[in-house]
Amino acid sequence: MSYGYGGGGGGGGRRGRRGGRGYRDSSRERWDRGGGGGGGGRGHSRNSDFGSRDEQERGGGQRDRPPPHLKGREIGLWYARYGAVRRKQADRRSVCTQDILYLFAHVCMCDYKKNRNMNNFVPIDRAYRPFPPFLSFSYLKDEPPDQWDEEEQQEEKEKVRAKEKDLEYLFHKVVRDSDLDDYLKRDLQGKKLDLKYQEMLEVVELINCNRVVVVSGETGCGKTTQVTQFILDDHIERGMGSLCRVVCTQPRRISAISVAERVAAERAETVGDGNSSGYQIRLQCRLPRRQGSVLYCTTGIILQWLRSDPLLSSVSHLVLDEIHERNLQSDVLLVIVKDLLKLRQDLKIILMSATLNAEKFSKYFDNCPIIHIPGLAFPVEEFLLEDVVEMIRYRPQRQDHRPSRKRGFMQGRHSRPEKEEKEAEYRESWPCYARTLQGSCCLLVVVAPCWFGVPVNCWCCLVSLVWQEGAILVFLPGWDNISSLNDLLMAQQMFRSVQSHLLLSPQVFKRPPPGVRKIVIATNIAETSITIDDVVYVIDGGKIKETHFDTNNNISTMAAEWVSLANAKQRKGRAGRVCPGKCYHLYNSLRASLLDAYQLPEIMRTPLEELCLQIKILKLGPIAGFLRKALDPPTEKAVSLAIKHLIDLNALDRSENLTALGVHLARLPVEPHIGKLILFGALLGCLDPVLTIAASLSFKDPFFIPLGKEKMADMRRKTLSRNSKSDHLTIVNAFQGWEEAKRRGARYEREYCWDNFLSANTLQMLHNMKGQFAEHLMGAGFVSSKDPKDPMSNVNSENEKLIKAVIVAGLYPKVAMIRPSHSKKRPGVKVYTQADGKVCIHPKSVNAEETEFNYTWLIYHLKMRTSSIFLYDCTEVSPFSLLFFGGDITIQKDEDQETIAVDQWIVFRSPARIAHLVKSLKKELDSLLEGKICNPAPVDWHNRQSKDCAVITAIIDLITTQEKPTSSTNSASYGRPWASAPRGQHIYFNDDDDDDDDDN
DNA sequence: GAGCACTGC
Repeated sequence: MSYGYGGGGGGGGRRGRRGGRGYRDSSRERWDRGGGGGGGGRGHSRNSDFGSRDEQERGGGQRDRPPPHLKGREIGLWYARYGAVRRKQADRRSVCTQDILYLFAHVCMCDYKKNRNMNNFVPIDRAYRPFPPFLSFSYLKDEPPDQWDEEEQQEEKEKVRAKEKDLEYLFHKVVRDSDLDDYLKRDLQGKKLDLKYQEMLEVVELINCNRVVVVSGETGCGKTTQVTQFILDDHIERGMGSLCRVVCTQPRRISAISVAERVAAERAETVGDGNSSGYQIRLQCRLPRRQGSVLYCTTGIILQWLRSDPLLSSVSHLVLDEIHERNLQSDVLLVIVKDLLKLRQDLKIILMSATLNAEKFSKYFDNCPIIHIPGLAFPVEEFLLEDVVEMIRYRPQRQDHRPSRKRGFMQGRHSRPEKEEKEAEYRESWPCYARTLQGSCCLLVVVAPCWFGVPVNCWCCLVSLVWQEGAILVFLPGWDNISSLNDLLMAQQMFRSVQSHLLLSPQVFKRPPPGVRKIVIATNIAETSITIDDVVYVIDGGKIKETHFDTNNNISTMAAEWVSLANAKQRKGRAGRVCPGKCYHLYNSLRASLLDAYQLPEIMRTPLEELCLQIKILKLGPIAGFLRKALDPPTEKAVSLAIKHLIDLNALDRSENLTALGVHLARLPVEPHIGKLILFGALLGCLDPVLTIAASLSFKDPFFIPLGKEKMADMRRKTLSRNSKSDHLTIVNAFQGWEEAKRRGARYEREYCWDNFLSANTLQMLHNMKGQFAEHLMGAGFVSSKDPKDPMSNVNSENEKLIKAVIVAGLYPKVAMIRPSHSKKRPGVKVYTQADGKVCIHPKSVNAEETEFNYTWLIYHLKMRTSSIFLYDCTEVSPFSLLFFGGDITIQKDEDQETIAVDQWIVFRSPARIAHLVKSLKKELDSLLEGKICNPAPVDWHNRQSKDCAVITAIIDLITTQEKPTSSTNSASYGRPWASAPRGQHIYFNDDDDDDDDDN
């Protein structure tokens, strides 16, 4: 298929569509229906008339001829443009004296003027050179390579002359040409008949005739921006525009905004402002008019809408985009929508999916019709490891045999059972597969020690191999691999003399200047979330990090796994955005044959507590029953575990009804533990700092740790912790510092963030989220102002110990025990949890290397198993905070000691008299808090006579002053009455390092 | 001694 100049040309048209400029008619592109399915395959996708040089050369000698459908003047102009293209190519070849290496986190530049010595670069056997012509290294030379010789230059001159001749018309008077008139008219009519109007009718007709339609097509085929507009315009044309309100869900905030902006531009409008297109995402919206409009929003927004409008009565068409990604939220919305169809006869559902699994969604909705929109991507040639090894003539070298794998890289020992089965199958099939490779060098790949499954040299060779025009995108699973590959490449002569830029630089997205080329090394963030437009080569490392929830051990895990076919396809697609590309998958064909079709849907690998609360607040029926209706239901074990946790948290009662606390937690847009933290922050008068903590735990940590600056970043965080032994308070301190710096001006803000390794964007988001939480609290009646900084909500905000107690109240029972370590090799402490035994404090925590703790207990929020089990954030907490804000208290009197225990495992020695006092005070507190939760009202801190205030103040005093010897409750003869009792009967591990004295 | 990716009226 070809695009003559009348159609705008392949390249020009694409630019128009992507650039977001120009009006709809000029920018909307044809959806090629004759293409024979999908855009990924070779040869049938769109291409420009000029094609690539390789293709023309391989394609049978048509390289200098215009396409046959062109006539007269078009042929002349074709030559003119062709000449320009060839000249540009020639220019590029001659000026490439500098190259650039972009890293996702590091942006590095290298200057070939200083390092042109190719001999130091390619570490393979030189006897296998030269490379095939299309892999020439000619760009490294100052002069064009030999192949680009006189003959071609002569051709070039001829093209220029042809072009000049043709362009003479510029100086002629315009005269009427009736042939041309006819042609233009036919052309325009043809376009109307053949292209978009016809297709619009087809799509819209299908939607009009069916309640549910699946629209399948690859990313970039225009379905997101076009289908919505087709629906709207059809209604407007039929004089029914006011009945149309299209809502289109997006999995990511950024895409909701960019798509809305793109549609607005196509319609020659601004986004929002009561126009026909707009967006809504959390804390940010530009709404279109209520009727006759298209709204793009994140999926979470619709789930929130459902709380106040379970029928989505204001929506006429609900478009669910990117459902093939199988996000938790889109899977949940699918179940809801399926039920909603029974109640809303007039609602139209349009499901948009990648081609790969469109069928599945159609089946889910009673075999609803599927319409396919061919992709606009360029063809991408794919290679597997066997091809790559063959191409680079790989032979193992002596240096290959030194171990080059970084510690714990594969993290295979924690692999999931299903993955283990796949591995077994791979091992089983290996001998047979190996026989088919007899004599091929591919076998060596497996024999030689590898970095990341691929011999170290291969990586450098491969990068050099594709060191052609166009950007290179390398997919690796994690930062450590990115860092290693960076080091690997930097060790090569050609990449020496680099300038490093910290952080994700905007340069990653920019086209490099002439003569400069880029390599982007990225995680799967570059699969969907960011798009680097000029990528021509993709190197797919074949692995992806995946979180999973291990229901047997009740722990989240993250490990590098083999990609799914869907990931591989998505990665490949990244190479075909500007011209035909190439994709190198670094796994062999046996592995390729064993790849899963898709990643496990998120709903099947994530804890479900929050989702269960949502199901209850949306009144969607019994939790298990609802989840069984999902496209891929989570396991019953995962569901019952989540319900059990919610009962333990007192969010659900035994009959699975929401408690008063559960209702509040379900309303807050955070997971239940963080919700509880927020409520306690409000009730105990330390709202502002607690909201900072809640926002950061729920969104993300504002600290970033650049590669190579780990020590410095650690030091700055440690300073900000002010010896609080708390990651949570460190964030509070950092946030307060940021607020102060921001007040002083933008320059100070920038400096503060830079000095302390903080992200201003994240801090701003946290600030906005805090406002949202405070509004919720005011709406529910817990505070009297929607300002998180309102003095009435912050009477205790300076009380660090109380804030720590509130963290316990929110995060309990996520508690770990600290024991001293006697290891000489690794000084510090040992940390244990009840369920996991020994765990590690994550190295980024301010407590990671701490040896001096005041107490023996930590509270944490995120625990995950990667190379070990890590507590990602933690705060040292006191016994009193655990006693008052933890679980049930039991008092025991054994022969030699009296103890008080929280949930029977956090055991303290205590005289019975004090233990009983604590227990009764805790009972008072519980009933008071229960009352507050059932009938929310701000605590009247001024009225010290009120019972509320009396009890709370007593507890606050106790928590605040506990370790002082003169403390009122800490009376008389107890030197260390609250020391932990490691020999308590329920402590599960045998750690014989108790050196506490018994003063009793 | 380590950081897949998202999201919330």
